[in-house]
Amino acid sequence: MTSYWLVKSEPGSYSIDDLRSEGATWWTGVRNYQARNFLQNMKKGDHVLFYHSNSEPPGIAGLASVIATAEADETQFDRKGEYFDPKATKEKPRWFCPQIRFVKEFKQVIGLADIKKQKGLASMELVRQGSRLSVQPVTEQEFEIIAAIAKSLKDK
DNA sequence: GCCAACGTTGGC
DNA sequence: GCCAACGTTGGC
Repeated sequence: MTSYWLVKSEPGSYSIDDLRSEGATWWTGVRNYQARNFLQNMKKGDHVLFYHSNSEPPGIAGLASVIATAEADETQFDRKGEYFDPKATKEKPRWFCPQIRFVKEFKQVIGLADIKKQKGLASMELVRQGSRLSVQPVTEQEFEIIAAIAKSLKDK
């Protein structure tokens, strides 16, 4: 069964353009247990909505897909790094990351404001007030609505 | 195990 | 820059 997800990223630190030029990346740096559990549930072939947060406008910028299930996130072992976790060990890692690849960049970002206006998307985790979860499950129906909106977008 | 203080996320 | 919503931390 294919599952659907949404991951958030600040384009200033890692944007859909970065993913496009890299081709694929390990989704490192997530340090929230609920989000981690979702990352561990991602399977090869799952579809991923790529969301730009803290940007203008905030919204879904494109699509990615899962190409490898989660492995230990190496950034937790990097003493000098921003994501170092002193409680993590190689034997017992705390944090995991799947690998995702670039699929497509939408012609325009589908803004959060527009998503909120869509009836069929009212129950998305993203739309919940104060939702800070950086990795979220999405239903197939929600994914299809987003894909349909993306298809209807005109070139800039 | 409770809960107050504090830090972070992220839209606006 | 403001602030609501949460997650985390640490004293007790």
